[in-house]
Amino acid sequence: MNNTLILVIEDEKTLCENISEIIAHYGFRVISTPTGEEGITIALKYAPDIIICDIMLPGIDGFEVFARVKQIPQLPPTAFIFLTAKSTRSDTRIGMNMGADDYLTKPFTKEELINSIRARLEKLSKKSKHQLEKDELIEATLEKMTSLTKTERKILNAISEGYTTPQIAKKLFVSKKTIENHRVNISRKLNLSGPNSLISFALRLRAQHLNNHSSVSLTSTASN
Amino acid sequence: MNNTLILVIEDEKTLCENISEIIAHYGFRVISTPTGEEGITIALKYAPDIIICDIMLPGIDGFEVFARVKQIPQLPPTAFIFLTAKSTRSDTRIGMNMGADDYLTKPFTKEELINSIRARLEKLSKKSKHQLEKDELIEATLEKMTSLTKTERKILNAISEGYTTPQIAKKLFVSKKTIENHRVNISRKLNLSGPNSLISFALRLRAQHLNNHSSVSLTSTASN
DNA sequence: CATAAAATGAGTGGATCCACTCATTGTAAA
DNA sequence: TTTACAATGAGTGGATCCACTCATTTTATG
Repeated sequence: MNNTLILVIEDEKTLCENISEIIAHYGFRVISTPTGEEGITIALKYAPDIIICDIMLPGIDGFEVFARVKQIPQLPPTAFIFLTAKSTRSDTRIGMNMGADDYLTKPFTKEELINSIRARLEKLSKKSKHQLEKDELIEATLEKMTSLTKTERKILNAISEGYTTPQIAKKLFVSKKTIENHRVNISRKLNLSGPNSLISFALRLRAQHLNNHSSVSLTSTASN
Repeated sequence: MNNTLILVIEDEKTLCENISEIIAHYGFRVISTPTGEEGITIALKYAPDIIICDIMLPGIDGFEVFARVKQIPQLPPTAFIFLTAKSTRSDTRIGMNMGADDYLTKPFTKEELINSIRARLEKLSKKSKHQLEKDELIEATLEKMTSLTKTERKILNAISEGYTTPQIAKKLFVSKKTIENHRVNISRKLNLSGPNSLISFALRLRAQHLNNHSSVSLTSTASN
């Protein structure tokens, strides 16, 4: 049993029913509508995983439906499969170039339909796994922050306040080289790499501190 | 020139050369090989953004190449475009059902090829819903405060997301030099100066949008 | 005291950012 | 059509950041 929801936008009544039956038979939830306008409304309300949409529709056409749905930022990643009677080349190219995920030319078998759906669901689930991995990495780095020494925390704090390496060196009466070494050590401990990654991290850290407590506690004996 | 790398696997020599030329002409880096075995080796080594692969190949066929490449967990998300001479339905269906991203039937025009490539690159770089919401908010305020042009706002927004110059260049299909020039123009218009002042400004701008309460100062840390 | 950790600083090299100049192309407006 | 601006991109140079290595001194801590 799965929670996958599929939206079918198709104005030919019998075809629409056939498609819906096939989808339901394979255990997916399904909603259908004959018009693009209503399809967009439903997409907004129910956030389907897949939208199967005919090109030729009364009112706005399939391309327009696709374009509008893709502009909705609230929607999670949604696979878009076009249906069309014309198997003309230009039609398929237009759809795919807009960023569609697949294209079925009528008539198609139920195997072709269901295999296309399954293939797109496979791809959707892969992407979400990548995102999860990234989240875990971020949390792991935050834990390693405790390994920073006193001076390193002081420098990280200075970075978050917008000071550059030579400015920090002047403030702490040490050489630029020392600050650079500390920055490298900090980056290493936080598993950061790439230009600006450290200042980027420091500024986010500061933003968090400004949210949670109204005073930043990283400043220790930063005399001048 | 941008950093997008495209791998072409095609055994017909003239076709392979034509494709490579077209790709290179549009500023993408390209590697080509006539065999699937070598294609897999290259994919492992260079992690291309897109693989364009004929179905009919000496030795292992395009489907097999796709299956093996997708099993490599080390590779970042890679778009896969199939080429086929037969425009038979079964061939295209097999490819798409395996999880391919697009297919082109021979013969195709250079526009069809390059549009397919760009559409897949667009999808690869698509972002999550939350980020898109923030993007629009930030763009809206930037539009109010500004002499910044459309492209400049887009770039400033990308900077706030942590993208570096070469990454932005790749995303927008332009050269690093262009992005650098835009950064200078943006800094000039915002009266910024000094290293990291721009990324610092961009991140503070973003932070302000994250916490919508008080009017946080947009000061630009331009001491010297 | 001896050892380990922290802090300091130099050297080298590569990548990126910043700041100019100059040129070409495309486009929108006068 | 001409003008102005936007966008693109090459070239040059300097400052900074990032990533290694190596060495010396200071400061805990056992």
